[in-house]
Amino acid sequence: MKKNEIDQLKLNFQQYLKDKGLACTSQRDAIIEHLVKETSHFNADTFVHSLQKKHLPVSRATVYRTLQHLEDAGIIREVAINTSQAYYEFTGRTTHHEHLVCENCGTIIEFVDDQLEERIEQIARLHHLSITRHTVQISGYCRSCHEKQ
Amino acid sequence: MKKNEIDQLKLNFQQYLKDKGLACTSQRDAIIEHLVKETSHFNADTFVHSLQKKHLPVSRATVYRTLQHLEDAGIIREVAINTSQAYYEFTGRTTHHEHLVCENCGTIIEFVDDQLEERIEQIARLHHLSITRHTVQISGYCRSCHEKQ
DNA sequence: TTGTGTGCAAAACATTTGCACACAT
DNA sequence: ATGTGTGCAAATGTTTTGCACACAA
Repeated sequence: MKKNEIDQLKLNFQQYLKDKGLACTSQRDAIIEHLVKETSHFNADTFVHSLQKKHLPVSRATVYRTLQHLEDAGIIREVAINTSQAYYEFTGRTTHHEHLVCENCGTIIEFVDDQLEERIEQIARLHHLSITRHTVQISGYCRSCHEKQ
Repeated sequence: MKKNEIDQLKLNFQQYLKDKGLACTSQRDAIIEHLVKETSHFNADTFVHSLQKKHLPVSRATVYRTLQHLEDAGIIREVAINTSQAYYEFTGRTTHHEHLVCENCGTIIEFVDDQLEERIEQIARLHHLSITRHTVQISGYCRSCHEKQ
């Protein structure tokens, strides 16, 4: 991600905070700064750990609270990879996509498929649902895990 | 669901238990018996409550443990409707289907779409994933909730 | 009888919240 | 200065687990 894109993203979030009458704090800054350097998928726990590793002291509670704001702002979204923990992904980096998850090694492969997307919209229309979001997750064994068995 | 189908389902589960060297207890019997009379979607908590309402005394711990067995046996499956609680649905009743969920009233509409299913299988093949399962969830506002706003 | 299941209460997790103090506006 | 944010620890909600007793094989 280019520097000007990062800056743009930070501005977006700052604008969101301002619009909502929320403050722009050093912790929120550290979180959004850190976000773009993270892997594409993370949960609250891995996020807290990676912040601590970089000596950015942000409490767990603040991470949870800020993750909520980032989701509201549309900068991250929750994806149903794991049911016991909330998984997030950064949406700023790419266009909308879906996931293939290997049940053995946990690898996540992202994909984009126009035909699939279009069919989903058709289905929503057919059932008179005013669609706001959707998720597709395909689970199985990736090539190398499949060969090992 | 017809009586002989219910009996068949119970036999399936009993066979599964036997194969695994597990015991067939009155609690497990009560749970599977109750399952077919439940609404199509439920979670551990609603399940415990509805058992208690029918004066079937099964502890919460046993419900959790048995739900796990039922999932292993393929009689129920976990669906990612709600992230903070595990949601299950009974698979014996219908063929494979996906979900439309109203974000406002929580209504769940099930649908089957061959075109969508086929595309998902193609995508898995394309990425060399040996597919074991998949979920599609479309969220938005149902017709009546959309009109109210 | 021998092993597995059950219920209870406690533990384990993930997440949220109340409160006193700190900081952004 | 005023209101919002933060960190801490405690509370919450869901699910899992250790243990003593009960039941199925």
